Amino acid sequence: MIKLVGLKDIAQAAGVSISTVSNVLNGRKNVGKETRDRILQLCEEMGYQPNIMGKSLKKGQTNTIVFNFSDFERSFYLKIIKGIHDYLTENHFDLIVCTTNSSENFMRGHFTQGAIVLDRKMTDAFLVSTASSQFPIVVMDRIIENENIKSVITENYSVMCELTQTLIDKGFRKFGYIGGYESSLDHQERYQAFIDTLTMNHIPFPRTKYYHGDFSEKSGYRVTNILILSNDLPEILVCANDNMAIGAIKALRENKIEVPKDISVTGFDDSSNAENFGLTTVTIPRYESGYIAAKELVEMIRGAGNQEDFKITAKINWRETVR
Amino acid sequence: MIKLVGLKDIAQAAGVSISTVSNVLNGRKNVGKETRDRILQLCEEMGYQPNIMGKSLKKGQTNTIVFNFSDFERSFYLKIIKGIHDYLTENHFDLIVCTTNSSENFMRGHFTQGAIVLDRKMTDAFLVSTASSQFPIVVMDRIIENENIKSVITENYSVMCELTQTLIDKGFRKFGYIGGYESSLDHQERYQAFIDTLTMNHIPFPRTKYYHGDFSEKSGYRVTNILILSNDLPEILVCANDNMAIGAIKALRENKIEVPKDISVTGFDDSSNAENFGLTTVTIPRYESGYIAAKELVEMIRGAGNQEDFKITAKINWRETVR
DNA sequence: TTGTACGCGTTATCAT
DNA sequence: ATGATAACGCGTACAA
Repeated sequence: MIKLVGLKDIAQAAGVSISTVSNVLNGRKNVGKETRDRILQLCEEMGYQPNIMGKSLKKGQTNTIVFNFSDFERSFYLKIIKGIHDYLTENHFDLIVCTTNSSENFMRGHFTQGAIVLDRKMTDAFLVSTASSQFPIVVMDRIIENENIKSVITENYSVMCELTQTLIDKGFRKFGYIGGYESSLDHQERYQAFIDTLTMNHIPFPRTKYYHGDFSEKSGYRVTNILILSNDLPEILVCANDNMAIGAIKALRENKIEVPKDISVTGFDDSSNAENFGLTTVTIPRYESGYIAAKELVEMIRGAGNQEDFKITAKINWRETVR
Repeated sequence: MIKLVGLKDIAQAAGVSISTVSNVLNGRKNVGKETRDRILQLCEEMGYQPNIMGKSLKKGQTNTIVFNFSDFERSFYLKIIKGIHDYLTENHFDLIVCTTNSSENFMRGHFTQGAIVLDRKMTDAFLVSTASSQFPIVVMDRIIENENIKSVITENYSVMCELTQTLIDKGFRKFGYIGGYESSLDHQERYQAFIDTLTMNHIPFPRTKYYHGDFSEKSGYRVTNILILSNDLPEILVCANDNMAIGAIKALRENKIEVPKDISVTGFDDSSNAENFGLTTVTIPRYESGYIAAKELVEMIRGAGNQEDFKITAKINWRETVR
């Protein structure tokens, strides 16, 4: 077990006290030039590296925040991380990315000064008990009412209203809808917006045209095959996310039903595959979400945050699957 | 500035000494039952959280390693991270994921016990100067000769030989090839394997059938259009990665050339889009790479590592784009 | 069974 | 210009 070289070792080698070495390393002016040079030289030679824990322990702050996630299947997480990373870099904070197990350690251990939480596995109860004015938290895509927790959420509702309204304006009247998990906030908001807009326009939506999915491509494929058997194709099939829309398109193609000639399709998410299918969908600005989440968090850490949750505005991306 | 509650505060509230509290929290048997209960109760009430820095500083080890990356465009990074994460979780290590700037802090600050490095921006020189028996490093997809640095690399060569040989065995004779950046190690190894296998089988490969790409879908699309104009279609088009293969397929489809009826196509990577195109390609086990990298690193940290670099074997995934 | 004292690597205050 | 010393929060050997 080789000992790591610390201030003490440098001091000993240089024949000075620890404080002098510390002063040199922290750029204080109260050290003689030749002593300073000798010390710097020795640090180089001996490969001195400051111990981040000793430093943080003393200073009581680490300028580090943690981002917590756990779903490795969704590639847009990388965009969120990049957004967070870019803001933090500009503001001289370090970022550590963890999955839930480790995150809890780092959140509780006073090693980080705040957290951005995406993982649903981290319970509201834990977050409420962990957040404090000393340790603010930003949660993404969920809402927690707490003084020290701020939410950054995607505005599903208004963009889905806009999408539906525009489709109506284009002349569509016979709609079909594939929904996701009914427990999901995303599902609920999107579906509600869809229904509300139809209602406002006095367009009936028979419940038989609603199909249960689970956000997976397979489920979209499956229910679309059922829809096709009904022999009463809607003019347009609105899907609660891209995966299901792509599953739907595959099912339609296999049945020689052309998109958008025979039926139009829309998705939600703008996943990386959406473009390959020419899918009309809703772009959620993931990078920006991350950036904003980081910004809100840092402001809270600095004690300058306001109380309002942040809503991310999504944008419709018109492609070829809508006539 | 609210003070954080520490051992001291608990001790004071319980009317005992700090060490007694510490003993309780570390599960030692030398504390009276009623004292223990009272202390536990107070920790709960006062929301005590052990300070990870104080603890680590004392113990001299953190059981934390850092994974460094910086390219947010490639979604397979998530798979690598998951592989690393899973191994570490099984072995009671924490993982922090950082980009280059922050990583250097954590690597030097003695807060982590080792690093897995993917980012090319982190120079060989830095890595060599940072690695030690106290701080081993695993680098992915590059080779550094150093006692305390181990490489985990993808075996491009042999799998490309296998792919080419199988194609020859299937009866293909007229090959086309779309290469990537010529400076890239991936490109070089893949192309060399391709050429070597053809040569071994005495199959000529006229240089005119080689097309320059840059790994992007666009470049595949572009050069394939040129290839089509040549009016001398190969039987099979081997591409140095999936993106270019997909670009090629798009160009072929637009020209009413059917895959695989008129021409076969292969890619490399097994990107998420590959499946949608039914693309025959090479699967690089990203998850496993991460898992192995973590395993090698932990073994080095425990002083039980061997000296050899690890080569990841890729596997051919036959789909519909080859006749 | 409980408390005292020291050290981990730093920074900061106050003497010298 | 330089050094001694006290924290920061924790673990632990040893004394009481």
